[in-house]
Amino acid sequence: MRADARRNRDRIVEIARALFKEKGFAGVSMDEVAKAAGVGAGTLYRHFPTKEALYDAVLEAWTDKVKAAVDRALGLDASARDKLVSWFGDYVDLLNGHKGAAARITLALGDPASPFAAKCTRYLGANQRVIDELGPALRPGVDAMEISRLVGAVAAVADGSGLGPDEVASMLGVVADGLVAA
Amino acid sequence: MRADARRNRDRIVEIARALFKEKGFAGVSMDEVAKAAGVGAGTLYRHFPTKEALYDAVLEAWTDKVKAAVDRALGLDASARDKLVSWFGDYVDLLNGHKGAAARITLALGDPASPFAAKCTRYLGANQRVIDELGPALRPGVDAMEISRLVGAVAAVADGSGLGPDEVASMLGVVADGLVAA
DNA sequence: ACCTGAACACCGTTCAAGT
DNA sequence: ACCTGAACACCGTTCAAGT
Repeated sequence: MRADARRNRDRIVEIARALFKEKGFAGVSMDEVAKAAGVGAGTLYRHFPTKEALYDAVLEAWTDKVKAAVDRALGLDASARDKLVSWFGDYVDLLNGHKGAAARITLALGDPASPFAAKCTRYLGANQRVIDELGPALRPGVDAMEISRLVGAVAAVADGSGLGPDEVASMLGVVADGLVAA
Repeated sequence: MRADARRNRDRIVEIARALFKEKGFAGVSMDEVAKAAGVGAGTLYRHFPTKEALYDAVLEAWTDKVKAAVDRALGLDASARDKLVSWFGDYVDLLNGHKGAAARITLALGDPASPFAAKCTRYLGANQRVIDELGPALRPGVDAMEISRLVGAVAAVADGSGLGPDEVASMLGVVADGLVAA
């Protein structure tokens, strides 16, 4: 990759991140990103084949934060239920302020062709670790996909309806209780 | 309303229902509806100010079905948990085959200006009835809005990801267990 | 009153032409 | 190789002109 192309790519991601953060996925047009980054539309699409692929690049840091959140929660001196609530809450917070991200990632969970496929794998892996560690405390038969979808569903509604921390915590409490129930 | 206008309105809703059912909300354009109904775009918009308002009219029967489903579930000779699962399952089924409806109604739950506001009121009312009847069996402090959002969130993910009945039932079981947990 | 359909505004994406 | 920006295809919505 040529140095000027690399510079363009980096600037695009940086500027797009600020715009998406401010206005959400649907509130930013590709033309707007191109203009703000000082490149032509073609250059934007040369680096990112779709708007969702650009969004995926913008959410890059997300992956590391997911891992850190599970580690922290599993290390807590607390009940399985409270560990779940802590991790779920951190996950929803991670998506907080990225309007449109939660629904997109959640709906991509079963789709290997999605631009978010790598993120989905990480997220599923995180919930698999939870299952491996909390094993017997959880309801039998529950799998990582189901937990990922349940928490992702709550995150998507919280995002779309602009719910406050208390409302989110309460919904996640219900899900966590349901997951530890026999 | 003039007779010809009434006829036009009815035909539009009928044809739109078939198209939305077949292709989902996003898969049908307003031009397509107008053409299929044999009217100009202006006529379509005279009867329905937005695409969502048209969708709301298409989902008219929904309201009665919601009431019937709660009645049936509450009349069951079963535990509170199983009544919840029955009603939630019926609700998700109601939206099944209307791609895009679940997410729209769920996100409209807090918004009185939404075209779906009347449906939201009915849905919230249905869950309020559930709370009134099952009262002490449910977790303290839970309200109709929270239940509506939780079940709506599951419905939206089920719709968006094309989940099967078993996957949906399992997720609803988690939510129901969480709602009856102390 | 009600209808028509061309037109507007916007947006994701492509591509011929340039350097 | 990489870039530009006009152009394409599509879509929700509006509005001047008709009956």
